[in-house]
Amino acid sequence: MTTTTSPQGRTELLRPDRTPVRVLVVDDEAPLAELLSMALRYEGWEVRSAGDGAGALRTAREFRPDAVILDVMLPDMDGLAVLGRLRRELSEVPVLFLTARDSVEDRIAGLTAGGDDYVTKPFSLEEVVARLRGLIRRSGAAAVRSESTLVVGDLMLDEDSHEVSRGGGNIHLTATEFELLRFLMRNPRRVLSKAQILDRVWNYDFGGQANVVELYISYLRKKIDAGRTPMIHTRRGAGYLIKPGE
Amino acid sequence: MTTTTSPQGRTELLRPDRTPVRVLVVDDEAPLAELLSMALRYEGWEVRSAGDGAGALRTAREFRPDAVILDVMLPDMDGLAVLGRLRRELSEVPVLFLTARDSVEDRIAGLTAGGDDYVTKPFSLEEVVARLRGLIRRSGAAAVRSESTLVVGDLMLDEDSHEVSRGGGNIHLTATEFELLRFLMRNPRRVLSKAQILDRVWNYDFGGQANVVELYISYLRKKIDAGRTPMIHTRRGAGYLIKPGE
DNA sequence: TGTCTTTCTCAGGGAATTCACAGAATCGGG
DNA sequence: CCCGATTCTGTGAATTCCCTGAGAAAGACA
Repeated sequence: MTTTTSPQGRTELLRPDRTPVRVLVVDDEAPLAELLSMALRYEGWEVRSAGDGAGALRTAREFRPDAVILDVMLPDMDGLAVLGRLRRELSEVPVLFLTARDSVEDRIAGLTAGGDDYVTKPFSLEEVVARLRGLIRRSGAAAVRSESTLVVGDLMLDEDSHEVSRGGGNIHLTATEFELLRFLMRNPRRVLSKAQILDRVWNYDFGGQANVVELYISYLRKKIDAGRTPMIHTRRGAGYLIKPGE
Repeated sequence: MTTTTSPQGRTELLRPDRTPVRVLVVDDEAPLAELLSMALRYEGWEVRSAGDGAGALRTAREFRPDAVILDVMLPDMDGLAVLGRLRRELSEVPVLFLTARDSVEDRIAGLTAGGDDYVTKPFSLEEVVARLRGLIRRSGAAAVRSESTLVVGDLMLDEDSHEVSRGGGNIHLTATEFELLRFLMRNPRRVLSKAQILDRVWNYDFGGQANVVELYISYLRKKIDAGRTPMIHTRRGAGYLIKPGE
C-alpha cells in the first residue's frame, strides 16, 4: 500500500514490498513484444517476455508476475490453454488479452468477464498501459487506490467518466482528443515529442502523416485553452507540453 | 482486497470479522468454474473451486464457505447427494444451483424452498452475482451494508422486486433490459464499453453481434429517458454511461 | 397448440470523427 | 530584416460509429 513518485513525477504503482510491479508479456511477434516491453519499462514496471505458451509458463513460474499480457494467438498452444495452466499456478493473476479485431466476439467475450480485460490489435500503447493499470489496481496486487482523476491547474480529466472540465465548465472531447489530453496530463511539465505522442496515442501501425499530432493539438487548444491562459505549449523543434498557466 | 468499496464503487458485503465473504464454486467444467471464480473475485469475494462432489466436500470442510455455487450435474455424485452431505457439515450454508434449462422443474423447485436459489445455464455473470448477493444477504452470514435498491437521480431500481421507476412512475422492463440497466446503475458516472457490457449482461455463450448492446440501449432510452432529461449518455468511441440529469 | 412477448439480426441513414492536403502564419538563425 | 524550417489551421472527403425500423426466430404461457 505505497505510493511513490517516479522519475516522471507521477504517482506509481508499487507492490507491498516496495519493488516494482512485475509484468509478463507473451506474444510471438518479437517486435511487438519488444514495443510493449519498452513501453511498460518506461512506466517503471519490471518486464519479462515470452514468445510462446511453453516459455510463458516457464517464465511465469519463476518470475511470479503481478499481471500478464497475453496474445490469444500463439504458435504452440492456444492462449486459452495457457490461461488455464497459468491460473493453476498463479491463480489470481489478472490477464490482459491481445486479440485481432474480428476474433473478439467468439472467444474473448466471457473470458474477460472475471475482471480480466482485452485490447484489440492494432492498439495504442496508451490504451494498453491504461488498461493494465486498471487491471493491476483492481487486482489488489499493488494496492494503491489512486485517483481516477488527473488534475493540472484548473484542468481536470476523469478517466472513469471520461469527463473533462476547465474552471468548472464541461468540455466535450472526441475519443482521440481525450487520449491525447490524457497522455499530456499524465506527463505534466514535460516535453513530449511528436514521435512519442504518435507512438503512444495512435495505433502502433498508424501509417499516416505525422502532422495529425499538430492537428489534434490544434483541436485541443481550441477547446481547452480558448480565451484563457494557455496550458498547452509548443517547444519548437522538440514537442509539446502541458502545464498550469502561471 | 480489504476495502469496503468494490471496483464498482459500491458498498461491499463483509463478514462480521471483516474478512471477505467466502464462496465455493463446484462445477466439473473447468472453464466455467474459472469464469465464475474470476467474476466473484472481481466482486471482492474469496473463492475456492472444486470439480467434483468429493472435492467439494473436502474443500468445504476446510474452507468453511459462506455460500456455495453447485452444479447439479457432477461426474461422481449427484448434486443432491453433495447437498445432503454439505448440509450435514455446514448446516446453514445457502446454495445457488446451476442447472440445465430442461432439468429445472422436477427437482430443483423443491430444493430452493429452503432459501436456496438456482440459475439455469447458460447464465449471465450479472445474474449469478445478483442471485448470490441476495442469498448471502438473506442468510445473514455477512453483515449487509448494501441496500437492494439502486438509485441514480430520480431513477430507482429494486434488485429484489425487479421494480423500476423514474420520478414515481412505474416502468416495465424485460429481463435483458433490466440486467442492462442494473449494470449501468451499479456503475454510475462510469463509461462502460460495449465489450464490458456484453461480457457482464449477456450469457457467457452469446456469440452474436455486438450491436445488440446498441439496440438495448435504444430500448432503455425509450422507456427511461422518454421526454425527460436523458440519463443514459453515449461516449462515442468509448461506450455508455448513466448519470443523473443536469 | 396457438398467441403473445422477447430477443436478436440485418440494413439503411445520419451524424460525428478522423485524416490528408495545402496555404498561411510563426519562429529562429544568420 | 530576410529566409528556410516548422507549426498552425481551414476545407472537405472518407470513414467509422451509432441509432433505429422491420421482421425473423425463439421462448413463455395459457
